[in-house]
Amino acid sequence: MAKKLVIVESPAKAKTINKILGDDFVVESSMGHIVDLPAKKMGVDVKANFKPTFVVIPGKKKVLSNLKKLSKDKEKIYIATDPDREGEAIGWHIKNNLGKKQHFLRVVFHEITKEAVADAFKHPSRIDIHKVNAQATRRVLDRIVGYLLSPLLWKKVGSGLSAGRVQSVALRLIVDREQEIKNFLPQEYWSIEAELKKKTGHSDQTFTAQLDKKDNKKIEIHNEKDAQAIAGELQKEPFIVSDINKTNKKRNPYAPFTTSTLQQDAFNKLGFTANRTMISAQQLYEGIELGKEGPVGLITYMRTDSVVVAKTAITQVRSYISKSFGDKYLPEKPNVYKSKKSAQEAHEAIRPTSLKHEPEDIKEYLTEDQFKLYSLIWKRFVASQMKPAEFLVTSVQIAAGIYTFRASGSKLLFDGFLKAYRADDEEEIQKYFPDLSVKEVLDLIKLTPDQHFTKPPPRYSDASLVKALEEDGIGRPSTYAPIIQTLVYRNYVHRESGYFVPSDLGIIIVELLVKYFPKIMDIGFTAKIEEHLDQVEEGKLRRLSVINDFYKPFKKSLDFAQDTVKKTQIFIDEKCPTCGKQLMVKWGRHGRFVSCSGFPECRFSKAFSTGVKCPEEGCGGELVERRSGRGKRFYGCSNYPKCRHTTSRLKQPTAEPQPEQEEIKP
DNA sequence: CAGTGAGCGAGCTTCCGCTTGACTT
Repeated sequence: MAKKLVIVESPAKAKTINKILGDDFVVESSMGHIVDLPAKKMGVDVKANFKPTFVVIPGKKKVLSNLKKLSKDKEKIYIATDPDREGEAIGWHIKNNLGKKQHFLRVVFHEITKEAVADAFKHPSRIDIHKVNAQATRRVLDRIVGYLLSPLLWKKVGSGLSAGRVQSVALRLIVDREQEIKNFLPQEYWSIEAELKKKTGHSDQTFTAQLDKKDNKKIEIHNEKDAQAIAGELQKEPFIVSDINKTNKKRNPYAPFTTSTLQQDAFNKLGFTANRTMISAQQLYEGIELGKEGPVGLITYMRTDSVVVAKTAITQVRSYISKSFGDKYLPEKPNVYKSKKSAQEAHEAIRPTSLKHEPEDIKEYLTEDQFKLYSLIWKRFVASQMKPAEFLVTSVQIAAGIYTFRASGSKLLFDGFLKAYRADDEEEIQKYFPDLSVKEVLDLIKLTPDQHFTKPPPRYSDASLVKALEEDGIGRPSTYAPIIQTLVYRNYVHRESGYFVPSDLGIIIVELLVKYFPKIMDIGFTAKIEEHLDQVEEGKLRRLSVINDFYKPFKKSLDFAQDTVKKTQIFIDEKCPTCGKQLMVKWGRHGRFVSCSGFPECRFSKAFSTGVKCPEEGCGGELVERRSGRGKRFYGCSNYPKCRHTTSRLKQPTAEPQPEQEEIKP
């Protein structure tokens, strides 16, 4: 009969650890937090030093009663929750809810290997109350921000809306970028490309060089007239090689995946949204049925900010590299990567659990998404422990009168890690580039002046948004995908061919919040909070002072906004067909719709019209905004069901109605 | 890639961060 209970957070982890520890132990999981602030109430007593009331999460009552049952006859209970702030708090709450009789010990490990687990159980400690306090501080701050700002939006903008420390800043990034794009003034500029050929030799192959300097100064050409004039001058000049510079360049492999880099790479290479990536990753982690072998967890934990890899895995991958690619691809010492400064490093990097399961060998057991993602994780991990690739880069300057052209070629000397992880989108193609010598005279085949315009920065995609959030320390690995879903779900943004476009609603909210709560909407706000939380963890700062410092000015801004902000209303230039009052745009569960401003006296409503005529012959309807069962936006004919025309994208853009802020009518 | 749908509205909504299961007897 087992005498010791071990409690971890995830069931897949429980299984693995039970295998390692053997029959003396029962290992059970808590499935994350078991208590939280109540969902329907504030749960924070502002007047009593912001005392939080934690209650057992309704859905977790069974988990708790099971843990209670298991703990009854045990001599020792090991709290083995994740080694970070949240894990410490989860452990502390479990201990508090299981009763005081048992002997509780805290064990900590950062990787699930025999060595790490055994070592952890040799050195048990106690729960660190400072960390627990830091978590409570974080939780209370987020509750205050979220549960006081959201009702302000209900009152001033629209029912059911939300705001929070993380989502509102994420939204701000998207809105700011849109503004930048809108305000961007494209500048015209011209380039001149020369197609050149060696005079000697038999090769007919040509190469290209770009005009770079005039009188040794960077040249800028702003219009066609200047470009043509320069091209005319250049036609008369001899093209002579003036300088050659050859350097060996190394390209280091990438670190193994974290949640953030996995989501970025899966979006860029596979076209997966953050959510789609996490669904497949979760399945690979929990275990895949591999024929006779039974279910196997194929990857390590997928919510991590660490690039650290267990020693045993390094040993494995080094022997795999040596066997599969040869020793010349194996570095003398293992490659070591540094995690981000802000990383909590509770887990390892994302990697295959075993190199026995090559992607191709188990393809038949995987869905297409799982296979693609597993292959990506596999290659990235193997490559991360291989040697750098080496290139010979040749840069050449070519003089043509007072002008200088630049050309360069790069030759792969050693493929290194690229052998395992060749990025399709990167140009490793070997372009022809001839051997040249200084003073060599070249044949000019063709001069091509080309018009360009400077481009605004691109809109955010899943990949670039997650990257930005991580860089600014906003959100955590477990929340990147949900943040994006929230913004889309609330109609603050929508995807347009993979890029986020803010809605007028999203823009209104950001404008309001930035104006009245600039501190919270500051990109650096979370980073500052993190610093304070770190100090709480170190016992240098008290929970109360952190919350107090935040709350006082926040409450002042909130009161001011309550009194000052006018109710936002979006009117459209159209009268109600039943009562004659002005029509306006409102946001409901299924997106925006048009309503009479006389509501509730007049209950007229209709779908949001785009002003684009239905292209169906003799229909005469207009295309209106709709939402499919899955929440996807599309445009259908207003004569539905008579006319069933639909489209997902409009040929003409919609004229967006302009919001105004109006006094609420009595 | 295919191919989407009829109601949003008077008492509710909401945060961030951990983690998966899913409900009747």
